[in-house]
Amino acid sequence: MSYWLFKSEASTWSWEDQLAKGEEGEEWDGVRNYQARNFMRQMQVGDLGFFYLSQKDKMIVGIVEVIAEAHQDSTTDDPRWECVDIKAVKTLPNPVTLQMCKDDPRLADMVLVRNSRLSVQPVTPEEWRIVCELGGLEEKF
DNA sequence: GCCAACGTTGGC
DNA sequence: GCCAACGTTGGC
Repeated sequence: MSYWLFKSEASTWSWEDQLAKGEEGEEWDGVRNYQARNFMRQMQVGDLGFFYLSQKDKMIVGIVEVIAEAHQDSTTDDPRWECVDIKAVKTLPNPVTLQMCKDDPRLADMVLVRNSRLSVQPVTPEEWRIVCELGGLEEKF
């Protein structure tokens, strides 16, 4: 069981869009970066991830779950590109902004803080716990 | 809107 | 296989 972070631009795919898909979920397509793809290949059904909005919002707004392992990205015929399917699980009571992550010394090594350009990132269990706490989640994820 | 960081492309 | 040129991303 691993933790991840998925980055999106609200104008392209918002948290509302993801929520609207419900249990059915949606494929996380459009990734054209080998590092990001390689992380998606490592994902297993049941893994959890943060849903982060880049650009304008710059905050983690929700939690998603991987519901299908890596498969061909349907938006391209290029066999190099694969993606997983994810569904929304939970909206954070308090969004966790990038600034909050940067201000928390325990999150200094988060990929989000260190390499802001990577669109799919691994998150350590410790970072996961801290961000959940900052986000106001009581229950254990 | 700018620019730094990073990834990709293509000529050699 | 190197590296310069170029394109893109994303924080500020």
